[in-house]
Amino acid sequence: MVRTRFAPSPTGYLHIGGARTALFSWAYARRHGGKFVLRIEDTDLERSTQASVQAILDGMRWLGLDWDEGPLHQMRRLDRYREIAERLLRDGKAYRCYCTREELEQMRAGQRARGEKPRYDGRWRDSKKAPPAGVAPVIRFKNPLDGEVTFNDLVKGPITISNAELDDLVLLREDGVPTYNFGVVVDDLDMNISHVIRGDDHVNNTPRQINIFAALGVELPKFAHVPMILGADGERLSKRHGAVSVMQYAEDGYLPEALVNYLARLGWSHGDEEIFSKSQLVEWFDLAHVSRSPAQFDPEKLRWLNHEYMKKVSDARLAELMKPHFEQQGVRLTDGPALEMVSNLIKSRSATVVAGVVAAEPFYRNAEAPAEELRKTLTDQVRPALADLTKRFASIDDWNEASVMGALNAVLKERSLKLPQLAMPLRLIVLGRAETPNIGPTLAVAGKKRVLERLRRYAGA
RNA sequence: GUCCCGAUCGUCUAGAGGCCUAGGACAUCGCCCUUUCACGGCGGUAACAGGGGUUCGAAUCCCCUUGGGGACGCCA
Repeated sequence: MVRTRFAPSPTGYLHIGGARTALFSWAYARRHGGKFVLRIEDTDLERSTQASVQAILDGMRWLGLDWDEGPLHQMRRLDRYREIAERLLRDGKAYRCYCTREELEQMRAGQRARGEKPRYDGRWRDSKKAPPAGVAPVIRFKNPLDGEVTFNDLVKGPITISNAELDDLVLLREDGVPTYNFGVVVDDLDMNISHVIRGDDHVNNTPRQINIFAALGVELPKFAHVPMILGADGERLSKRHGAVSVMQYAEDGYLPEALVNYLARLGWSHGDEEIFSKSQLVEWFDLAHVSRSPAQFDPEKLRWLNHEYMKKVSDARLAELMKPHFEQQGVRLTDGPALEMVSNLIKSRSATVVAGVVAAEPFYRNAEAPAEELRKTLTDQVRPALADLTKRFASIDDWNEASVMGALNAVLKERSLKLPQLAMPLRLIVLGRAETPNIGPTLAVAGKKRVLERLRRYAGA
């Protein structure tokens, strides 16, 4: 039974990198008919917040990454970690360390100065010294002194690290809260995780965790480390540097299915496939085609992909997505055509929902026609034609694209004008801007009442 | 500094020794379409980091160099 997990620490929003790791983990579980578990690693008491937990859950839901178990919180399992730590203590596989933080800092500073890799020197490992008074000990793991750890990473292949590189890591802090490496092992064990799929930055933690698994005498999960995502400038995408919240993309008008598609394609491939649904992803996903090197995030390609999804989105859904934006801007939708009709008109030309809002807006907001541009197009030749057109429009009973264009073409013919000569001033007059969809559907959607009002006002017709 | 991992167009990538005159996508450039802005169609520029091997044959396997990423906490 495949069981994967996503185990974020609630110290901020769900960002792009975390979302992609979650996506891969999720896809792998779904691909194999397994379970996907959500675990909150909230052992950093300083930085963990309930708001972050909520933000992460919101992000996952928005992306449609549903989990089968959890969210489990590590801070609710302290008894369990203590139990395991005491077992290791009893078995002589862990020991108490009474070093102060200052002492450790000093040790590391010295090692760095000598060009050595900074690490705990094991001074309490086999110490018979009497514990100093007033110092609460931490529990450290007795890492094997020699030999090496090799594991077969499902993405990167075999990885070997010598035990001499590893030190005796802290399992349990003085307050009984587990450190990351210990919490992960106990949880992955208890939750029966079969495949640990996580970010590349954990490769170096894996041998430590394997040693703890071994000390516990249990079977290892499989490991798969997916490479990091770099910012558009090639720098690391971190919380400090351009890591954007997944929910920021929601606000910016991106569709979740587009983001999922983009993220899936970033560092994973299925031949030349670029556009695929989540169910196709589930059908195709495999660890073997996850790339082994970091990938740069490309906002342009995301935007293109989003546009592809915008073209396919239903009018009703786009209308629903645009609605809150209009409400936020205080635009009254009752003053204009049905939003679905406008959605239909603008969706193929809008890369994002927000861009769609900008395109749809003039149908609801009575913007002034730009005077300068209007003057240029409203020539002496055009004015009387617009007057004719207004009369013809006024007599149309069944207002639609065909009837509108019928009237327009008749005037063009009578006055020997070309379409652009009337279309441009009509755009400026009706929507207050030069860039609009084709004039026929634009007028049809704008509606008879509005078109006539604006014509009378600006063309003096 | 020490250790770990990778390296194909600007970017994401295809590539499992001969299918590679290295394919696709985004971006970019040009042309077409056209009713403005877009959409769309067609085409172009553009990469196997460098050097050694192995092999009849290397983008693909091995070694070195270089540049890249990651890790080295009582953070996760």
